[in-house]
Amino acid sequence: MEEDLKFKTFERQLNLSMEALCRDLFLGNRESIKINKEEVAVKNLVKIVNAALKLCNRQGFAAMSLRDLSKEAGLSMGALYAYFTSKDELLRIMQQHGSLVVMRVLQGQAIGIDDPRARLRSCIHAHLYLSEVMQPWFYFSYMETKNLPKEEHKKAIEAELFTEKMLIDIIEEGQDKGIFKPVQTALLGAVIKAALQDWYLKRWKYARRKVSVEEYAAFLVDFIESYLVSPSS
Amino acid sequence: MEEDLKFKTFERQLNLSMEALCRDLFLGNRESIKINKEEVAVKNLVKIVNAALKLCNRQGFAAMSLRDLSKEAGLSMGALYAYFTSKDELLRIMQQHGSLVVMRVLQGQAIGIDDPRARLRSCIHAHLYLSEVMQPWFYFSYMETKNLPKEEHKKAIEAELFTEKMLIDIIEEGQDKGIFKPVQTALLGAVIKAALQDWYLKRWKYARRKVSVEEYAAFLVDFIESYLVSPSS
DNA sequence: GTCTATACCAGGATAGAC
DNA sequence: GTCTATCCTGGTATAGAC
Repeated sequence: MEEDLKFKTFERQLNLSMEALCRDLFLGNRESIKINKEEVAVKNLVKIVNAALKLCNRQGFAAMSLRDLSKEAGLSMGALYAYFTSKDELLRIMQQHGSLVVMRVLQGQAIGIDDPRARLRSCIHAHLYLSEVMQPWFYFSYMETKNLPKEEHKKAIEAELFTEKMLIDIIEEGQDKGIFKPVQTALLGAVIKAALQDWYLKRWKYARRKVSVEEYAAFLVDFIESYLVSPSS
Repeated sequence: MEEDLKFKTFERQLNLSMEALCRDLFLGNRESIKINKEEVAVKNLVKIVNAALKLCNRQGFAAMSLRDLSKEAGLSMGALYAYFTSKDELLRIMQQHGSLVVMRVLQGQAIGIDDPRARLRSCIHAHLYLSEVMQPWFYFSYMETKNLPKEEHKKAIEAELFTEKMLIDIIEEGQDKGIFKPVQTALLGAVIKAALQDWYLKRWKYARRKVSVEEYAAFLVDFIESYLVSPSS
């Protein structure tokens, strides 16, 4: 069996730096952003998004005033409004771009792996590593989902169900092939998803206990596989 | 082995009706509530708390205006302020009273059970059933924790760690007695806690799939026990 | 105890100078 | 592109009649 992907390797391969993410975000939202020069726009978007994630994750989006944001980002109110047309727009842009990147990365990582057991491991590792790299985005996204306008809200929920579906599909395939024992796949998928989310929702807890992503991933895989391959009762 | 506690039984035994909770809340906050007559106070607190939970769980506490609250509760702005001295006070009261009830109930349920395996089952059932009865409170509490003032915030985190500690203690006792195999108890505790929380955080999902609390509880117990008693690898 | 009316201010948003 | 100055809505909170 091949070695599990290491976090450092994952991080280097993807290069999801704040700058890269914001350049992407800029290119995907040129209509609503009133700035032309890419360099200028990206530089300031980094400041804005960093500040917004910081403030929102401390006090929530609704409680963050744009005055606070402008101070934290080091830009004037007027300047801010060159990057989004309203406060709600800002929420929408960040949310949307977040889920976009997540789905793109998660879909990309599983290709080429055939064995269900390896696929499951790979999926779990990818999710945890990605949420480690983009922790503030994930946390923000989770906490602010319900504040989105109806249409965006629906999409966010679909994205939530998307990863769960990936997990369930893998498990069912493993069952068909006789590798995993029969279990309630929907419930198992839900619980795995919850465990994956806990990693970025309670980061303070794991940091305090000095648990690394790799340890957490290894534990989860062990726990789940033990269930899926234990002698049927 | 005895039968697991049924949800209906649990619900009936505790009788945590909104009225009972608000009566309790009133008696514990007489100094800050400007109403004297218990009957009047409780009746209106029920309206206020119900309305607040409904609005907050849809849009978050910060985004809920007191004008909206007064409309939803059917009381005037002036009347509201007879029940709390500021918006933040309202948050504090509800939060505090929620965790109080939770700790009281959870601590009470495990007494008299000796076998670690039965204790673990009982603890999981109690947590799930309690969060089922008080779902809006639990959801509210989880989502608004970070908006509390520093001191209250700390207490909320302690409450979060309290249930986890209960689980870990039980597992360690089972290991000492040789009933459970050696595993990383801290991580297992964290994952179980995450699974327990998922039940009230994603209620829409389980409702849509028509999963009952009892099913969810049974699945979780099966999953966890399978890990804890499987032949050591 | 509850209501209506009102004070007062913070927040989102924009205009126009540079 | 960015800043400062300003507008104005809608929020929290209270006074005083009933």
